[in-house]
Amino acid sequence: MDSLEDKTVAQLGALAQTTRLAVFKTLIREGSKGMAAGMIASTLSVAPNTLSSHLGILQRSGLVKAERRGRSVIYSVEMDAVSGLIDTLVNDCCAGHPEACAVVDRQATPLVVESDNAA
Amino acid sequence: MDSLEDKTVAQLGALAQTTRLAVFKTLIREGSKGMAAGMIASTLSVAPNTLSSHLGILQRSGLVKAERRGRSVIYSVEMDAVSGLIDTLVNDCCAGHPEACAVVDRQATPLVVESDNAA
DNA sequence: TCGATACTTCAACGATAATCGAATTTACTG
DNA sequence: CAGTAAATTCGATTATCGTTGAAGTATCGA
Repeated sequence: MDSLEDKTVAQLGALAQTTRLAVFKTLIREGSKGMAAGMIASTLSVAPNTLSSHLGILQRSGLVKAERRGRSVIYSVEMDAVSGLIDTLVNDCCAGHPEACAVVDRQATPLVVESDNAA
Repeated sequence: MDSLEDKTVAQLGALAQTTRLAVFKTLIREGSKGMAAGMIASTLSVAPNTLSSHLGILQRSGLVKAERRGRSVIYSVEMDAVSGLIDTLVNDCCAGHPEACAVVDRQATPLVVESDNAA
């Protein structure tokens, strides 16, 4: 019945850990193209099995999704879920006090969008 | 040196627990007026000592501040910190992919703005 | 099919986290 | 000062988390 709160707690918890937050940031930068588990592991210097556990937590929270591609498993961020989480936070935050939250800029300041997507 | 990430992790962790998220929501609704620890405890049916531990975690994360008032200790949300956290999330989220985050509405849908701030 | 490669799962461990009862601190009141 | 009210701190207990080494599951190429 109180499923939204549980989900919110799970998603916040998924991000509330150094390694997982780093994974999340890494995946965000890769966008919809995503990144293979092994690639994430070597990028962040995390043991594959440890990472797998973290990826599982992120995935179960709904913030990240996995897709098998050959021998690799490609992970990518579920953007809708991220938006939903931020939305929940902002709405709780602003409940009854909209002016207090007007601070949020959301100007995105895109960091060095290189010709990353060499498609 | 990587103090922002540590702070972010701490703040996410502070909110990533059922009781603490409930405390946070309760305090948000009270706005700058805040709420005494005992009042929070009875409102949420949490033991005073347990709550005290949770409040400490919220406070140490910077999301909440405490102020002694007579025998009571009044807790209230540190709005700047909340904005900062959301800002961090949004910026990470949108890094390199601004369009992906345009979903966030931020229309705040103010719930029952009573004459709360009787200043 | 055999042998890599890419991940995940399992069992076990040490470290934290959440909660409780009891004791303690701080502040007001008679 | 004694007594009470409001919170916090302490010690102990149980549960969950993060990590590791070893074993297991897919997938591909020779």
